[in-house]
Amino acid sequence: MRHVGAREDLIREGDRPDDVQLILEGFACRYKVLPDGQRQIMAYLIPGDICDLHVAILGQMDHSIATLTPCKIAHISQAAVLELTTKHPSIHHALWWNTLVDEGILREWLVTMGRRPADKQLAHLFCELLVRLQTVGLASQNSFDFGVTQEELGDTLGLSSVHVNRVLQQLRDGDLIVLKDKRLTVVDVERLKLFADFDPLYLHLTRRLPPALAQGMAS
Amino acid sequence: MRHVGAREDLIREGDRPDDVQLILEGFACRYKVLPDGQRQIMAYLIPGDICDLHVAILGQMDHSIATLTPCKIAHISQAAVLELTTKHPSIHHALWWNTLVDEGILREWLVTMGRRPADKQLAHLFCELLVRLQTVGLASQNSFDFGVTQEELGDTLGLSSVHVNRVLQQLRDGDLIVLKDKRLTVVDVERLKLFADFDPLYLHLTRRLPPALAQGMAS
DNA sequence: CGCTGTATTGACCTCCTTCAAATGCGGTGG
DNA sequence: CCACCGCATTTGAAGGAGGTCAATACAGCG
Repeated sequence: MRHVGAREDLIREGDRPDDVQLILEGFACRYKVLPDGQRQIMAYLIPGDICDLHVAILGQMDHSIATLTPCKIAHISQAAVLELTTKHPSIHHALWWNTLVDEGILREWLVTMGRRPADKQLAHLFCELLVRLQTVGLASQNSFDFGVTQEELGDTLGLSSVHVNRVLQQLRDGDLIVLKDKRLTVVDVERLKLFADFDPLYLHLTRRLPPALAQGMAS
Repeated sequence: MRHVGAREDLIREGDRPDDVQLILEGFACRYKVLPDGQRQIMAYLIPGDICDLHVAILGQMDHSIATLTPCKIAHISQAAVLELTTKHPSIHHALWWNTLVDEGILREWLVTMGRRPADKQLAHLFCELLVRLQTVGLASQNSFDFGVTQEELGDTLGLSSVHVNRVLQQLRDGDLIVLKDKRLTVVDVERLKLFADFDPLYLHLTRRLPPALAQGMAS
């Protein structure tokens, strides 16, 4: 268990750690950096998410993970993970299930990046975060703390920070969102979902891995 | 076991089938269609790949799968999958491993779509397919059959078919590839990899699920 | 109160899209 | 063997979404 500041690497591409990390508080992200210095963020990790289960199976990280905000992190030894997964099929199943949901999110992000204009990209991302954060009790009906930079939003959606800025203004002007003091408020959730063409099916909310179970693994 | 023509759906978003499909021959793809009719392809499925293992775990498809070329498909009952995974931890592990590799591919695609220009997008995709097809014996040192349409390539990379066409010509002019008669030949593999900034780490080739094992499941 | 990092704005540019037409080509029926 | 059809590829011209560069404003903080 440890505290980490914002914008610090939790694990880097190529690493072969012998433990697995679990986010208890704060936001983190998976990312890769290209030779020319461009960065692409490929996932947001929120409390309850396991960072690098891959390592226990694949042996080596094929991407890096960094905090976006200050975080509280739990460490679980890989041996413990292996024991849990081999001795408790239900946990193995739950973790696999979790992996499949992550895959679903990645696919939806691909749709977003490939086929949605910038304003809907942002809107869609906000819808997803609202729903995901609600399931772990970190969002109200229509708002949540969101200390992510416009630069980081750009790296997430494949946009420049300048363009993110302009599009955010559009969304504000259209009365879709309020983003102020590191808090995002959705003015009318249904309207934003409609605008973003957001269908939560891909999150498979009905059977999410209970954060309690995940946290239980830490002990 | 059945034969399917090109451009036919194998399974659709929302379906809850009670079997799982395995590609024995041909190419297929995962895709979603937006309300405005735009399509995004999110994965290529090649022989040895399991289409919709998700269903056995998540219960419902959150995307569709269609053939790109004529295919030979094997069906495996979900009951058989569940029995295999519960009774044979090694198979469970192998399938999970497979899922994680698919996730790695999705992340790399996200990088491609977000941060690479069109010419490198195509080059990177070709590198990936070359390597993946080599591992299942369907590509020579530098070429493979590739009956995918420019329109479909566009839907894969988030580009218009017109632009795909022009960029393909650039790649041909640059002597990087030859794409003719539904066969893709890479003129100089190392040069293309360099151009595309292709690093196969994300494919985790060292431990791929042996196609033989996958096919064994069909019986 | 100055420093540092983020947000904002403006001007210009370009990669990629859209629309529309033309070309090529494998199959099919006569 | 040829005419014709449907589909994919190719080409051209014009437009737009988003990028780059650079300056400015702003906010938190030591």
